[in-house]
Amino acid sequence: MSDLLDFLNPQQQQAVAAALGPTLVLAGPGSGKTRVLTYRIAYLIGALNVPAYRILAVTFTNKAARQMEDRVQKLIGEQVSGLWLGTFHSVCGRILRREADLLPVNQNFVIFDANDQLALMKEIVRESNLDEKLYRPSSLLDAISRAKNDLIEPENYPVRNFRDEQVQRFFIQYQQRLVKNNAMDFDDMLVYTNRILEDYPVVRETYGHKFEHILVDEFQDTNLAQYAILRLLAQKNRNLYVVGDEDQSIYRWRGADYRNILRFQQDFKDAKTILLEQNYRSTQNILDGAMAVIDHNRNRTAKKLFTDAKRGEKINLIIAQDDREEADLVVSAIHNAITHQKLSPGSFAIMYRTNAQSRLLEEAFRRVGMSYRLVGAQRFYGRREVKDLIAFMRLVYNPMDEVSLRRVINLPPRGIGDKTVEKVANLAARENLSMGETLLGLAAGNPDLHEALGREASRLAAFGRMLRSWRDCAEKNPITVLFDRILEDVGYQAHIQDQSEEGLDRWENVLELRMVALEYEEQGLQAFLESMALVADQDTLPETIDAPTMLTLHAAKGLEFDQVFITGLDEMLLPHSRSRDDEEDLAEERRLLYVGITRARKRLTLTRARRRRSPYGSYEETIPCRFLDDIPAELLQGSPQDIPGRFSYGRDSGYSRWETPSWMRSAPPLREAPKTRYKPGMQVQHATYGRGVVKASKLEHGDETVEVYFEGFGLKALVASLAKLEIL
DNA sequence: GCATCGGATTTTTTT
DNA sequence: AATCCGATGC
Repeated sequence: MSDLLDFLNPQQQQAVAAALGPTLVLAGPGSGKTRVLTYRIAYLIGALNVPAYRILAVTFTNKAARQMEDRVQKLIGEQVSGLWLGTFHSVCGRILRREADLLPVNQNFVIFDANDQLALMKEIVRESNLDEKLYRPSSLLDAISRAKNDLIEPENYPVRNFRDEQVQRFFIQYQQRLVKNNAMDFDDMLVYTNRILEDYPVVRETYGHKFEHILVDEFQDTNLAQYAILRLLAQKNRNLYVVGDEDQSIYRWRGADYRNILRFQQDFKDAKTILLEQNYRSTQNILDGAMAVIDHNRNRTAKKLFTDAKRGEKINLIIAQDDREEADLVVSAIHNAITHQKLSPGSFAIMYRTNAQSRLLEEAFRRVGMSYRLVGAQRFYGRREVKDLIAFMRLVYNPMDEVSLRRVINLPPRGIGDKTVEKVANLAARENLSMGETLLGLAAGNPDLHEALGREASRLAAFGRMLRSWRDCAEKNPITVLFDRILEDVGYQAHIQDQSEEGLDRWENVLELRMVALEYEEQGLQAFLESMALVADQDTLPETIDAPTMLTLHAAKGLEFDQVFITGLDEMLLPHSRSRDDEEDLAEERRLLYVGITRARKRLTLTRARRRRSPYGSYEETIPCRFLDDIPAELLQGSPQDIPGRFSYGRDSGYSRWETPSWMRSAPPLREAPKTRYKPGMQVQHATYGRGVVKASKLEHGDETVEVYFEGFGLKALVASLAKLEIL
């Protein structure tokens, strides 16, 4: 086990073999942060003979957790069992299930995701008879989430004006309703865990004793609630080992507070601090560029990153005429590099600020017929049919879940409309039951309930019986049996496969979900539902296909690629329009770019577009991202004569002379431009506008856009496939 | 109760 | 552009 340390540099060794007690590892990007953490765990187990079950390791994503588990496994060589390793939320979930007796919900509680939260809040707002425009459910939830992350209880919600008063009222009601649903939201998982640790010394003692060692990754992205939990757990043994980098703090909007690093140093005065500054990832040029960007942020402990790596290639800069060209250039550059330089497709990553930006890239990839991996965005778990089925199963697991019940009670339509549902809700409230229990009671033949519901009773009872039979089924059978039963009983396939081609897609999603369920045969319904709630799809990415990866800058944290493209380096996108007014937000945008740049090992390409299609409306001129100005010109290549100071005062006249980097040269045409059906000068006939003359026609988004001048209507832009233009 | 149509409306990042 | 909501008509 002593040779464990042989593979590490002196700084890393020092970190891995640090004496017990509170320890803070400040690690720059690419300095082997994850490595240190995994080796530390292996060191504790292997060298110090700490039993694995006495260790708790917390990561930021499920994916990181899995990676770490794998690596520890490999280091130790034998099966590590009993080690608690997971995200804050999954760890809290585990504790809360065990200690459910102490909670206002029972052990079968479900976790409400963002959609469930919104559905519930909408209902509450509607019931309040207050203006839904003034009290937007999403902004209420936002305020509530912020409060929870700061461990503010509803009763203590700071009230400064009338609106706050209302928000507080909603906060209180929202919590009550969650309890009624036997549910909690993401933030509650932290809040409840903190509360039971705080309120019950026995619990604190139990877990404090159990977790002799606590290790935390991405510590800069913890929020106050998470920090409080850590502090309580570590109170006893004080072996809190945290790893972080304030320069990579990018989740402020979610309540993360990098000042937890300072809190840690204050609360644990004897904490050792270890700096990891040697970068093993990037070339010197990339590193220089990254540092140039981040050095502009104040309030940071300056780290001097260094590397033994070569200077490497300069940072490439691509300026496209518009966003579509930007996507094409990126894709063709990748295509070239793969075909001419024989680089592996999997070594490429394209990053962007917002998920919406992936669309044009996807189209560009499809145009050249290349496959790609898309992280996040089109969330599999966000698809309607997937959510439907999960709602069914959640209802089976927890009949008190009213949000799910409302979702599925009339799905597919079975004659139970809004009115009937409200009737059930009222009856349930009167009887002091949940709606689900009411239906189950009805199915059991309770005559009072039957009478109260009158005409609709039979249909409702039928649903109740179905629910009851599913519950029986779930008790005795694996999940997939339940899954199939539900599909069968409600005729779900027929429902989604009605007529369209889209139906086939949907059915495939259903089958895909079934495959996921299959993996939980052993662990059961609870584990399945919990993972559905806590596991984002970016964790479930198949890593098997060798293709370029597209992902947001946020999702890129913790990853690395040989070839990185960062697109959309324009104001409004990066920094994002919503972050431009607040200095702290702006600093975070800068860190975001820093994170992106430091993902690159060998080659970094930054791109922007002169014009961009705005959320709605036509093209708009863009302004170059202000952070570009901070990268010294000598680190850049691409359009040299334009580089110094050009970004802020773009004097380009729509024409740029590039010194194209060699690896980008000889781009094959992406495809021969398909011919447009309509030509300038053609006479056409339109149903509404009548006769007109084609002025221009171009291909866009795989479709033809025709500009036609109509007598009396002027110039109109029409989509050829929709407009039913007749050529005369 | 249900389906369809038209109008309005939009959050950036995610456990 | 895409989705969601409400109103309308069946």
